[in-house]
Amino acid sequence: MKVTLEGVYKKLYSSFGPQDWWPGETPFEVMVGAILTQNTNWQNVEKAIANLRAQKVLAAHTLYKLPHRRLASLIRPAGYFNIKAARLKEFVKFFLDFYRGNIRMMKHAALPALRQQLLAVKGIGPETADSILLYALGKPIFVVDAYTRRIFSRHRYIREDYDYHQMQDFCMQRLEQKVQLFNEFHALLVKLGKDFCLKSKPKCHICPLRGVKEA
DNA sequence: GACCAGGCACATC
DNA sequence: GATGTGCATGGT
Repeated sequence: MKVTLEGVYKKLYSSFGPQDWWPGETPFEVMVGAILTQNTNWQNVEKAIANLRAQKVLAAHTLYKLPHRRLASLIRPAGYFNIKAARLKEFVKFFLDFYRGNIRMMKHAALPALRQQLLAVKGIGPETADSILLYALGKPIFVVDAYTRRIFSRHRYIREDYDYHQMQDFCMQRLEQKVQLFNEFHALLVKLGKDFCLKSKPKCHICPLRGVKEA
């Protein structure tokens, strides 16, 4: 039996239910979280964000004025704190310069151009840009990550050597262009990756996608 | 102690 | 243009 990517999605949704992503209270917090979570466990990111909130610096202007040493020390639990402090500053500078720190103005920008702008910011690559677009700004774009590659290649939906945009095209060409679908699908893939499709010791024998084939 | 986590930029060949 | 490396904390 052939199953579409939509079928894969439905299987995951029926197995795990809604994931209620992104775990952030405001669009700005989501954007900050997208940078902090680069190659890092979300639990550690939460600690960093809690520090920023406790110090009342979780706002564009405040964050931008914060000395590097202080910002780095607050986000320390998220790892790579020196690099991430610099990346946060780069992003916030862009946000202030191009959109006056105004989320609504940023949401108003057209998707392809905005994506290019984000990718031009040092420290923002494809996944971080797409996470910001989808989860902070509600733009219809599919977020690819390490879990997506691992899951899709192990299940033979894609070739292992696909790059980011090949994977993204693969997914977007096979799905309705809906924000809620892209939102939930990515979150479900992370859930599956964490619970079953581990890098070592994968629990393939009890994976909900076992036997589900992509056409 | 080893391995891993919701990447990215940069150096080197 | 492919491949390797540095960045760093905290949980399992």
